[in-house]
Amino acid sequence: MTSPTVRERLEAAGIRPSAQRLVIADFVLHTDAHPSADDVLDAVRSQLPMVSRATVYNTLNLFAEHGLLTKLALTEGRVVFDPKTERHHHLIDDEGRIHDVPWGALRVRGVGQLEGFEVDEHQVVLRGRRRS
Amino acid sequence: MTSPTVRERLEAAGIRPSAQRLVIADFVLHTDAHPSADDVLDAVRSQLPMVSRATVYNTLNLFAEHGLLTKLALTEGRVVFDPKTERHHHLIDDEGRIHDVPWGALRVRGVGQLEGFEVDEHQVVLRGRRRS
DNA sequence: GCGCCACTTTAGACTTTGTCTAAATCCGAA
DNA sequence: TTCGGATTTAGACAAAGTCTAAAGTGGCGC
Repeated sequence: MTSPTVRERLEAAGIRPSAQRLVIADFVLHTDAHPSADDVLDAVRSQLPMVSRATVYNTLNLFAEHGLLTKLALTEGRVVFDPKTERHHHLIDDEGRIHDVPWGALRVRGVGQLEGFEVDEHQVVLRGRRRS
Repeated sequence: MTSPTVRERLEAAGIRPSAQRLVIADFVLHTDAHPSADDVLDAVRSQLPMVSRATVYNTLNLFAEHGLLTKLALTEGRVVFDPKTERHHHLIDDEGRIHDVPWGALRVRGVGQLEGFEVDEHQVVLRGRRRS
């Protein structure tokens, strides 16, 4: 049981694996960074120079709708995509870089008892810096 | 000991209380909503029609730098300002509205023990809906 | 009170991020 | 091979925010 290829993951999600989508998926599903759409555009154009902005934006949104990616708005003016879809927290460092924080590293209590609200999901957003 | 006026709060923060700044502060420091810069612009123009976009943006950023406001990027494409500067959490409901969640309503553990990072601040961001 | 000078405001140009549209292209099924 | 729906493209458009140059304002020393 080897891990599924990018093509298989698209097909499993019901997405037709066009050449553009495969190149985009190859990059964005394998990164540990949290790239913006324009970061993805730059990366993808080095492989496939004629790809258009609209295709990258459409494709990233399509992937997000199908659960292959999460769209995150954590910092001002910068929407990024995260291929790690299991739940986790995020830390934004002093240079604006986003780091994943494992779900188990923090414990949040009281979410179920919140007055007046039904909560679907939650995460902790931390600000800080790398420890030297 | 009455609570300080808006003018006094600006002066205490070292901000010269111009007419525009007083009108902006009057609105944004007294709202329970989480207005965007353009929401503030609309509100302020009903009092002072000639105020420019640049002034509102500059003033909100100035207030944020001086700690009178917090600038929040919680949802895609929408930066908002929050006059409640003591720490608290946020819940985004299914219509995109932002609600304050009191600090004491949730407890987060493990922040101090986070490997590799020095954390300055944190908050929980929740998604959900009003309970009927 | 007067004038200077730094601070503030203004309008509009510009930039960045993202969406929309219409035409061209691709590709699987018959 | 041909057709038709899905996909991609370039560029126009839109929204959010910043920058610039010029004009306005107001506190302070005289």
